[in-house]
Amino acid sequence: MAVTLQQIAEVAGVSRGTVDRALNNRGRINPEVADNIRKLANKMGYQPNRAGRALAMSKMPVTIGVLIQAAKTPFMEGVLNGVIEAKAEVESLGARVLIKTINDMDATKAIEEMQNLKEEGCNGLAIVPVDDEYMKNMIDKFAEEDIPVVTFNSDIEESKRLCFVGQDTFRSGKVAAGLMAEILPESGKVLVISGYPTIYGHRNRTKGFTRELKNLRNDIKILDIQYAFDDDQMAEKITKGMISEYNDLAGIYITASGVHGVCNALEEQGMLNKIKVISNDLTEQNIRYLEEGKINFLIGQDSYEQGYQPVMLLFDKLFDSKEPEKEFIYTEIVIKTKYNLV
Amino acid sequence: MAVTLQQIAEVAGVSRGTVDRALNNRGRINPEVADNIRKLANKMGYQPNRAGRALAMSKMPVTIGVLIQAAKTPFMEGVLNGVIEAKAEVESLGARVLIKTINDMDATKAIEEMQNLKEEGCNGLAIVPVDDEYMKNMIDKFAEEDIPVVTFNSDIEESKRLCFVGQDTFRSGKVAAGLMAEILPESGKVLVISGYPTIYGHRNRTKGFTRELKNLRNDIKILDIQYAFDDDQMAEKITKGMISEYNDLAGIYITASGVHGVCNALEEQGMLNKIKVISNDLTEQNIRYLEEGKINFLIGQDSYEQGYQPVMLLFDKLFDSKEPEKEFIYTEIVIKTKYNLV
DNA sequence: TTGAAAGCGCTAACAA
DNA sequence: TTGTTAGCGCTTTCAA
Repeated sequence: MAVTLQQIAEVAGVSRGTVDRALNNRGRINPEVADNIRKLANKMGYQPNRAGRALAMSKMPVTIGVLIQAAKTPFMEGVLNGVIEAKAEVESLGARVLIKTINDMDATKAIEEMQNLKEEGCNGLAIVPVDDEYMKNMIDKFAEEDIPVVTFNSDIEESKRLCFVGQDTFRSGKVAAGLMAEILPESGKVLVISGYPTIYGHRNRTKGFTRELKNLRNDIKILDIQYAFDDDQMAEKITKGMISEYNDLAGIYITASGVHGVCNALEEQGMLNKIKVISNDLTEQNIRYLEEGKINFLIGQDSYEQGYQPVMLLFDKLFDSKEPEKEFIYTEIVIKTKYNLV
Repeated sequence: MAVTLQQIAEVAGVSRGTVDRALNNRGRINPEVADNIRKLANKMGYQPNRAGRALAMSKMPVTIGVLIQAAKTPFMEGVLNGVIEAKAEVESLGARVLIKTINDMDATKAIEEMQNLKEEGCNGLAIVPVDDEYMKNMIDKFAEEDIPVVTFNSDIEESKRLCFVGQDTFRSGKVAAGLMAEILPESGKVLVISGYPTIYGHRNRTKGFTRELKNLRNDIKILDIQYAFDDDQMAEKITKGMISEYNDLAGIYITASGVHGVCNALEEQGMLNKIKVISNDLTEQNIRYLEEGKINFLIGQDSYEQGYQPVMLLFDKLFDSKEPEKEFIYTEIVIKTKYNLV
């Protein structure tokens, strides 16, 4: 049987309340006594009982707010599933989780919702932030009021957020390079289609990819890095242009959206299966193209974990005063072919 | 605030005890009353509070036994980490988890330990079974005594185990085939080195691989399926033989152990990086070869989940009377290159 | 067949 | 600065 507060109290010759004050740094206690009790608890191997704590705290429950884009993509659904699972888990321990979805993710709206969540009693927040000065200030303000904020999926590094949960995009670019190096024929030419030059993740993937590919295969030439601004028509146009210009184009790496456009171009020009395609993100559309064999690999992020972890990290902090182990919590980079989907 | 037993009792005009008896099928209650209470609870959206239940049950805690090989492989360490994490989680709710490691996994010893675990008060067991008639009988006997048994990593399908947690080995073979098809040059020849013809998983991987590869590439020829009986020297000999016989050997798929032997052979004959190698299992040695670029892909099973899930499934069953959703709970099949390790 | 009450480990409010 | 006590939701035992 596990050690209880009561047992420690008996050994220490004090009351349960005193032990509680000592172990939870509640103050109003003689520092020496507190110190002794902490040492004793340690020696006795005390582990707080979550059930007891949960029950006692149910009068003022831990409340966690989640702010998330409403976008109905499979990625967002995965995130939402993770959030919902975490919600069920912490709610069975008496906590509350408020989920707010937002349609258009502009900073003003997001900040407004953060404020709302606070007013609804949240002691901690998990958000997908917009890269914006006001947002950063808001996060800092919350942090100063002892309301920890976890960013996930995208990050504001300079802010006082508790931690970030998401993908290591540079590494994800390197993973793509590794795969490209495996499947590209001798002296093949490669095209990179990225999203926005202003988006950190897109830039980072591009960088990781190009650096590592040059490392791995010096017979390969990266023809160009083009930005399609997440627009399929643009991606299609770029692809068509490159195919006609270079008849030895052998591989395309897409850092963001654009698979649909690229595949259209390949299909029209009869180059499907001749040009290797590696892309990011397990969107429904991308998965379909992978299943149909029109693209070769997808690199994904663990959407479920990106929803589950932030809630759990906040709960551990608010319920058990347990800090996250790292500032950057990178989710697994998964390689998907048509065979290991789901 | 969530609905409580007490609230239901008040609405139903009965006592808390009666509601408890109704909702948990404890008998000693008028069936009609029980029925009404169940309907009412449903309507009110009652969800039992884990903390309350945990506390009340701490006098006769749920006890879960785990029987596991002592082998110090990274896979087994991953499994053990999963078990330990699950243990911490359920113990903080008052349950107990007894972990027994076994050195040589013979059936007699394993059965003896199962008996011991039962005598130590286990209400449920998670085991890596040996394919053995006595083992099967033991599992069935436990099941009949209402002690659910979850098999993991390996399975005895015909037994009365609650469910199985592990890899879909046939599918894992297909994943390897998909990768081989991507990286193999035109008309390349392929060799399969398997472990034991008697081990279900090895046979299944071989089958999945050969079938799918024939599907995908009819220019490729599978030269042979050889069994190395998890012996590196044997694998080395086989590889050397095949290299001298076929100068167009282009790929090797290893279903079980043997990477070390194969790489030795390749190195000696100057064929490293010329012949593609795909293998299974994220063992320390395999990972090293992957990092060194001597093999191309590793296909892994999620060892952590294989330890975590069985304990949690048993806990949900014993604590919440929640049945597992499926009989076969397949863990993710992960594709690893040197870039997405860890 | 039902009700009443004790108690699980913990926190918080109050008393000393 | 410390002790005492009520009570969180539930299971179980005992009494009716």
